[in-house]
Amino acid sequence: MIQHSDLSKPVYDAVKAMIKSGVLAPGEKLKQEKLAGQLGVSRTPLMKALQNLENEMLVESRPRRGLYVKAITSQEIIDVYDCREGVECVAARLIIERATDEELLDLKQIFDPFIGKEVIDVSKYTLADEKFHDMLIELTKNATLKKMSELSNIHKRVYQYGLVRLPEETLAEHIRITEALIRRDVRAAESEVRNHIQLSREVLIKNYS
Amino acid sequence: MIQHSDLSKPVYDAVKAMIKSGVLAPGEKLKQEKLAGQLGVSRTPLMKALQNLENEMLVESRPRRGLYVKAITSQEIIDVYDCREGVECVAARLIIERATDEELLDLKQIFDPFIGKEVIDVSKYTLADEKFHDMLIELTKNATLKKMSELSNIHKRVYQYGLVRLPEETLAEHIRITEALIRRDVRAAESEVRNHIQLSREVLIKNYS
DNA sequence: AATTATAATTTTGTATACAAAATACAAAAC
DNA sequence: GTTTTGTATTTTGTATACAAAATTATAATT
Repeated sequence: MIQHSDLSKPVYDAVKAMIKSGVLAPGEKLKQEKLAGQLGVSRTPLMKALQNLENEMLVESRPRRGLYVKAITSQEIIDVYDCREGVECVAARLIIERATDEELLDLKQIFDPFIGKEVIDVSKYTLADEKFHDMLIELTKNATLKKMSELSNIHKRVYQYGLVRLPEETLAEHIRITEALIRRDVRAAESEVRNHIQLSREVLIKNYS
Repeated sequence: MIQHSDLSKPVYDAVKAMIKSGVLAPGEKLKQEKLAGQLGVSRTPLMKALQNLENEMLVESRPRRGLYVKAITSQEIIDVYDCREGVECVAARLIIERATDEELLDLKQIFDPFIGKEVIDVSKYTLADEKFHDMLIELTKNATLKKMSELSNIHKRVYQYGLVRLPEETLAEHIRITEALIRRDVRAAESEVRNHIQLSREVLIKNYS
């Protein structure tokens, strides 16, 4: 027997990937025995992984009935974006209070490779975008906020077919956010963050309804 | 054997109560076999409960070492209050967008029994306070925000020795929040919520440092 | 043929079993 | 007297076992 320190971790990643890729379809029932067999583990670590996914709202439990892949409604996408707005506004304020100039420079540099470019590599920009939002949370050094932010990670499922908006549109917003942070202008930073998320949310509302 | 639909639920409640009351002290190791025995269940539902508590950050896991009751630092209390500020500001905005006048009246009525009173029953007021904040989240009808709010439930541990501030001080704030919501004044509501939480946070910082 | 009742099966929730790792403890070495 | 090393014990992480509930299949009745 291969002795992992925590087998439920790789199982969690695997199931999450299966949900994200659509191998496990929204609404589908997760048959524990079968899924555990496919992954080569027993039900014990699988159930632990599934429970974490339930806490992240990627999976739903109906007691005595089973666990199901959550089918996301357009309303829920909007809801997540409302939450992200709160989380990232707090992040902006905390960063201004706590982050050093060097840290803010690191944040700024994430988008440097794209400035002034005629054509922007979408896959590279997507990664930069994720890195930017992750670093935004990281710089707050607030563990609870990070946990909250992970809850809004449902957006990574939404993003599965690419970015919500084109790089040409969001690049300027990202730069304006960073500049406000560097100026230590709380009001401007919050307003830019709010604007950035609300614009994406509006696009999602249009696309999904 | 008594067949519960989900035994981990009452176990979760029991362990949470034990942590809150101090029966399980901060930093203490949770010996699964022993604890399961005390609660009259096997390790399986206990571990499920403990994992939920870990997700709520009331319990910490050291792989292959065990689970420990989280010892909260004063910094973490501040962190939670920063998060609550974000969550409840979003809640205020969403309520103004979505809640009906009747719902807002229900919210207002929570504090009616205390208005004009010379002496305020602290235990009744504590319950009203909890109900107010819970309803604030409920009225947003945003499931993700509710989950996020549960993460800031650590404050319920902080509250274990009673309210952070006296009813005489917070009653007026609660009323001002509700009135701003009823006026559908987003800016005022957000500002009142922010003020309310920040004042409590400041008291906590003083008491815990 | 449609509906209900009954039996077979699958699946969940919980308990138990067991190997690997961590801890505790005692004896030996310095 | 302290540190080291080896052994016993405990504890964790995972697998398996099993009863109760849920689902499906089959038979019986209208």
